[in-house]
Amino acid sequence: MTAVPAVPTGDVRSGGDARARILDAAYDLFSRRGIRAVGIEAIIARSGVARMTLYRNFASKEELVLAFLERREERWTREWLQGEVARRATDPAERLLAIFDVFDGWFREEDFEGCAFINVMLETADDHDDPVYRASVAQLAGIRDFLQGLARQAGIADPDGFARTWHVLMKGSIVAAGEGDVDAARRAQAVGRLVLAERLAASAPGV
Amino acid sequence: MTAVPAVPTGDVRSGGDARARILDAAYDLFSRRGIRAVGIEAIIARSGVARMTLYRNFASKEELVLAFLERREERWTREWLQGEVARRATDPAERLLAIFDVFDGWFREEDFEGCAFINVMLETADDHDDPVYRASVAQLAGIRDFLQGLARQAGIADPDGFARTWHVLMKGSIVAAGEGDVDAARRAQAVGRLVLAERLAASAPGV
DNA sequence: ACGCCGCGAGACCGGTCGGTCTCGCTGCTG
DNA sequence: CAGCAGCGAGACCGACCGGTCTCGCGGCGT
Repeated sequence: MTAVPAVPTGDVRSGGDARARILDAAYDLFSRRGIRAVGIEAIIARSGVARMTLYRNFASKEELVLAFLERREERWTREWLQGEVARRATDPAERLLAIFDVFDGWFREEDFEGCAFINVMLETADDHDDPVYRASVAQLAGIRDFLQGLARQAGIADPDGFARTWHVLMKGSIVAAGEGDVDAARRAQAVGRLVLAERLAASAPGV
Repeated sequence: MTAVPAVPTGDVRSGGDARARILDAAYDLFSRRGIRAVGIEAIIARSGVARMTLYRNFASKEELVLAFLERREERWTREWLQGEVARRATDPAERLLAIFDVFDGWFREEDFEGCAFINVMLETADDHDDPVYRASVAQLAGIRDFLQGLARQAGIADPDGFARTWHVLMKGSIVAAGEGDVDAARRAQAVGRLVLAERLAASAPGV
């Protein structure tokens, strides 16, 4: 992202370059415990990296957080969510519903960590100019882009409005899961079916 | 709540007792900026109270947070949310929908602070044994009790399941509002109407 | 073979955290 | 009138925060 070589010249015993190890450690810690609760100390301890190595790769904790959010998008949004959804269905409307099947498994994981974008967004919501707040909001909007694409493919009118509504169901179920409601995805999916039936009927070709 | 006299013997120039001023300051700061981001320093500064006065009234920051959550329930859940809903409708199903009318005004406030229970819950979600986590979860459950009562009055089957579903809509819209979606309450209400129509039809007397 | 450079380790910085303790004042109560 | 209790102010504590800087080592390219 900066002048730092993407693949440094050398070695590194544990098989990955230092920047990657730092990002991996930050990913785990930030995902599970939030931004503010995780100090630099914990990240260097987990990554087994020297303090200055971290600061040679990331100018500040804020930049590390920003890099974490991008990583989270790659891994969670794209590889995991979109990947799983694509694997489970092909019809766009069925893919929309499949989101909650994927969530259902997620909510049942013993160490369910919640949505990092929501967590970070709420942690920084008191300052809307904070680059971290803006980045987390942008990542959430990116998820809506995915929903919007599916809505469009499904022939739903007002794909943006639909995506925002669908996202309300997703976010609501994630928060409910954070409270311990393991069935939140099923509930949201049932509501989703209702919404989908109505929207599909509204924009159906005059059968 | 403890042995501290509810109304101390004496004076106090600014007209309220010290404990109340501390709690008021904590309420404003915790509501808007979260728990972890607000230090004791900020609370004593805003309340104009001495450090030791705070610690004579609250054993620790954690106890102050716990007291804040109770205060939030009194003011936000009961006085504000339940009060406003009762003021706007009498029919239980209409009251359920009125929640989102109340939210609509709330989301449009310039200094929208979000739901403190959700924020605190997510801030402490990495430790489910944390008393603060448990308290925030309990407050959210208290909101569901209110929903459940309305569902029962409306003759809806499985009031607990309904309340959990309705709460998903509420929480989802609150998070969406935190992102900046000012119309989130309207979206959630439209979905709510669908859910309500279905549930009411399911449990309707055979008309 | 040499020099360089990224690296790990860890001392160090000012600032802030939650929490304790000592003052000196003031106003109520016996 | 005397004493006591609650208060504001602020010094102080150890711990930790994010961030800087200096070492000494070791693998690499020249």
